[in-house]
Amino acid sequence: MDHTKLTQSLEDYLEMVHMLRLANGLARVKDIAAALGVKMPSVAKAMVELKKMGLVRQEPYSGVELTEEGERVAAMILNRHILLKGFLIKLGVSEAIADKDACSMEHILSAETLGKIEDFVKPSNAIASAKVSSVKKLRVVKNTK
Amino acid sequence: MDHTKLTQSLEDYLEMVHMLRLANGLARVKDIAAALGVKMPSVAKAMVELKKMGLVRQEPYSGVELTEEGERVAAMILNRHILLKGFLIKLGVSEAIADKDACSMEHILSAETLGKIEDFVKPSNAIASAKVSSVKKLRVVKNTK
DNA sequence: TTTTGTAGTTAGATTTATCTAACTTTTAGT
DNA sequence: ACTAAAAGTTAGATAAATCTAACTACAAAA
Repeated sequence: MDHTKLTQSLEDYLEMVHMLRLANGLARVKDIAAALGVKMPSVAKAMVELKKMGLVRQEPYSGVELTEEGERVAAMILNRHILLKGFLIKLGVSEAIADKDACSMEHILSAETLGKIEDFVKPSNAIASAKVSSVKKLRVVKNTK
Repeated sequence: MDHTKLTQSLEDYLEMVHMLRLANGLARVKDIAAALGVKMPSVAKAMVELKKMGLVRQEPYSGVELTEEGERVAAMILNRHILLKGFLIKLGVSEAIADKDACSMEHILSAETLGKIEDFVKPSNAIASAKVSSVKKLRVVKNTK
């Protein structure tokens, strides 16, 4: 809807809302903050921006929800995350580090590179099943940064 | 010497000084700016910081040089860049995009991931020769961002 | 039902990185 | 040697992302 481009930081917040809703059904400000390793006011400010862009919805003093557009964008980011994490694990990186580094990489790589990584991961591991199993295993933990 | 940690941006400036000196023998403010796609005052401010940290030296109104410590740090960053670029090319990414994405990745990846990438690249391509040939081919071009 | 603690918000400060505009120094052409 | 253009610098503005402190709303327990 609104094409104002997301910053890396806003992408992280949006993705985390999505992850928390998949994991817990509810994305509370406090949990978003804990999971990203920031304080609650930072989350509040980010939510103001995401609301302006029409990506999230929130009744005052309650949990955060995604709009349809927000869902679409968040899913894209999460899929990138899952792809990259799987890729790193395939290279032999430990799960925790793969998760952390995937989180950094997901905002900066060009479409071309993402495509090549997909080609690399694909052959031995059908995409659809990888996505599903990764989402199932979603576990959101506190980020110690 | 001074262990104030470098930001991503300062790492980019430091690395570019090093690249320009390898490529041209001289790192001028104007060329650093052009290569990184920023304006000259941004370079000037960054150089003030890098001087404070003891990583670069500069006579007023002239080119930028690296201190011994700066050389050491810049070489580390550049080696990461070269490793990552080679890695991406091995995955089938085009040279220009590999260069650009390596530039983003070099600041964010954990030691563990870098190690695994090195393992992946190494077998078919001895490290020393890769470094040398990449440095030789160094060509610094304007960044269009 | 009043109180108390937890969750959420708002305001304002700080840091980093960028820019433009205006100024200074150096270099090169005449 | 003088002047004009190019390169470098300084000052001040802006934007993004964070923080702390102080305030508001809600929910649960007494």
